[in-house]
Amino acid sequence: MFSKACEYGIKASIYIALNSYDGKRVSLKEIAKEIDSPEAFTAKILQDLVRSKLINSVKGAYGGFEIEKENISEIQLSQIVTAIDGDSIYQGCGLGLHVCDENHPCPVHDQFKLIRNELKIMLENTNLEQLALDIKSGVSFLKI
Amino acid sequence: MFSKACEYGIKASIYIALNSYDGKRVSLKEIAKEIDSPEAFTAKILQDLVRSKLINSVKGAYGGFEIEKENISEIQLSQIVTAIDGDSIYQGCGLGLHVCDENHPCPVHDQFKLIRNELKIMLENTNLEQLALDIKSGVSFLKI
DNA sequence: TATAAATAGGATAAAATTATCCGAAATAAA
DNA sequence: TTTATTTCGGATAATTTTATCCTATTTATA
Repeated sequence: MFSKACEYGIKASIYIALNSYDGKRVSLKEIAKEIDSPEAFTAKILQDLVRSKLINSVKGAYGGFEIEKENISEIQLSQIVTAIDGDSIYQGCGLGLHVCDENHPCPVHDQFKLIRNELKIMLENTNLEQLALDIKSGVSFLKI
Repeated sequence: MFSKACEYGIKASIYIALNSYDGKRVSLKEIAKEIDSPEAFTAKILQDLVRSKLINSVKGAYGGFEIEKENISEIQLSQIVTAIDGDSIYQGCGLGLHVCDENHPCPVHDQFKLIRNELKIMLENTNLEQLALDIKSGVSFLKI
């Protein structure tokens, strides 16, 4: 459903959020280890998230990544996905037609619209706080 | 959402179904033209569908692809997708965890399960006949 | 039987995605 | 001020997906 880049981006964001609650800044190295992702590739993705201002980075010794506490509950999955994969998940025809709308729909237009909309609602209504709290309480996991 | 291969496969199947109703066998060349897909790549995908016995092929002059009329309403989108992309759409963790189940869920496990299930139901309840009839009546389109 | 038209399938190429490497820049602390 | 640490960013490599090419095989028809 999502690209690898997006999977890593979501997991990294959750891990950063989790630590930001404790005022802890985390390094790329630690993130990659904890979410079991390739370090250099994860760095690229984190750069995207920084550029989109979803997370903050601090260079130099004792630097790393963090998210302002008050923002954690405001960051939706949709924002992370869009920052990394763009809005290809939302828009675009399910069968790849250049034009696909109500006036000129592809054969699965209506069916896809429903699913897409569900996905959109889900991504727009799931925030980092919810996900981080489940990790903290041991209800869900970031690796294996 | 789907791979290009899958998009071409679905559109090709619809076009073949459409013609099979009229007892017309269609060639790869014609299919690729009508669904606006690369010919050689489409050939590979049709081979998959033939191997999965979803469509029939006839070699030689006046050969081509066809679907037995009585099967058209029995072929679900899910079968086409599975034949081409495998069941990666259904199974597998949304965040790429190796293990992701009720006992060891990823952070978005519950949210994804819902969407996945909707998608599954949609694919299992949409058959080629429905899609072909909409093309025939001019309600939906296979290209542009 | 010869020919032309098709699919089948192996080999290869192009493009996109995923992943790695390395030097530059920034920064905290010794 | 020097050093160690860390992100940034450009270049490159590996892998996967998408796409093409070419030959073999099959088959209807002249």
